[in-house]
Amino acid sequence: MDTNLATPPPPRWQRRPAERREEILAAARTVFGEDGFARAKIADVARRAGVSSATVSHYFGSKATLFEAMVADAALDFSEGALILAPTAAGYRGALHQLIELKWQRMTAPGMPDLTLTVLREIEEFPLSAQQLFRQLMQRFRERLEAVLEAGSAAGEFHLDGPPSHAAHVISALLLGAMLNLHFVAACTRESSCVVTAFETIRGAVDRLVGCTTAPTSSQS
Amino acid sequence: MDTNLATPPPPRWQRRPAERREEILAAARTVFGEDGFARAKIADVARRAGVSSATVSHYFGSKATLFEAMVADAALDFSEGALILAPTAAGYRGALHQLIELKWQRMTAPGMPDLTLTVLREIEEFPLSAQQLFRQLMQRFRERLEAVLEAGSAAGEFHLDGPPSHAAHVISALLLGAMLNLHFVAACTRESSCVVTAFETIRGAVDRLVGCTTAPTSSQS
DNA sequence: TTGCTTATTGATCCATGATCCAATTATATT
DNA sequence: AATATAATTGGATCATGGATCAATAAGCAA
Repeated sequence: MDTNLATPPPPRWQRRPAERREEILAAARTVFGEDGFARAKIADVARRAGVSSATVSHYFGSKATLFEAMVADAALDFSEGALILAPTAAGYRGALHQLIELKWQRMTAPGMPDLTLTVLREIEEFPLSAQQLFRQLMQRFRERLEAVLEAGSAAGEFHLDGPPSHAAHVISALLLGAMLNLHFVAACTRESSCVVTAFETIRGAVDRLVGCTTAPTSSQS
Repeated sequence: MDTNLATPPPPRWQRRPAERREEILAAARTVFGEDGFARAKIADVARRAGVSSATVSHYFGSKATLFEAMVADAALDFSEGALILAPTAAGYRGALHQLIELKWQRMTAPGMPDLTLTVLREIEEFPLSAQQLFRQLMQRFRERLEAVLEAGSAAGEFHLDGPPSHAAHVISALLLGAMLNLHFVAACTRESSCVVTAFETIRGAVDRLVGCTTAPTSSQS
């Protein structure tokens, strides 16, 4: 009796339209990342978000729409954002290191390698927003690289033996390939020590590629 | 009447158990590459191979088995094979160029970029043969790179500033990333000229990475 | 309190596609 | 030619999962 009075049954669910959306997006990011678009199930996204599958459909309409919204949302975390490059503080080399390290952190953040692979795989099926979004991210990064390389070359700090756009392509490809190698190819190999030294190896390679003349980078950490 | 006698109805199908298998494998390579495992349909593989879907099931049992067989088959074309490296002919630099160019050709052969992405995506779902097969391919290439780098360093032709295994990782990642960039990210960008110069840019970057002292590579083409 | 809005859900429908089976027929053998 | 074998297939079956809808209930306004 008093149980009825003392414990009014808690609501079976709550109305939280603002939070629901981002919770579903976060769940979708994980599920789509792990399973890819086709294998991913709406029910899995719903379970992970703590709602029913009908709620997911209610919010996003279709699986494809959910995917595009998820990519648009994840792109915010993938971008290197409004990083203010300070070319004169630690030289252009410092600016270059700052840029690629920030990008590396974004690329290797939890869930991002999986998601990158999924987006690459599905990029041709979603011709409108998601596709252009991702391409723009990569392209913007490359343009940013190119700007730093150009300025550093003009300042005599870098010595490229080709146009800056070529070096930018090479560095961008190096980051992408290293991330994939690390997370998918060498995931079970003996050399797990490579995980910690991975970025430093990359940074050293970049130094070589840009023909940097300064001493090894230990003055700015 | 004479039509009956003159044109005995040609057989509706033929029994070609040997050819069927490889035709189905070739079709599966294309379909799995374009659509990924989950989206790919057995019926599409069958249509492309010119048989019925029941025949595909008859030959390979299940979709997963077909996928694994396809990966094993494609791995033969992806490997750089039994290339005989001739270190002394054009120097270790020539051997290095030969190795990476052959690998680049394998990686960028028609259908291979798609297939690589599919295998990377599905690699965790097929823990046995396909997974190890692909990882072994990448690893063998890296070991081969490492051997050349080590020998070239000992001969004073290369000047690495780290262990050869690091440089091998960097070069391997560079090839993988460049291939993906070329085929998926920059596919619709303005710079289609990059397609032809792509490998030369990579080769130049590799020259820088290994600290090669010789003159620009134009003596051996 | 009362009623209204709408977030949420369980149940259902329906399309898709993998797998299976019995029937068909090409080919080898005698 | 007659028979046996096995390759091939059309069609049936079944599981899966995305989409839909009416019903429920939480929160808000009067």
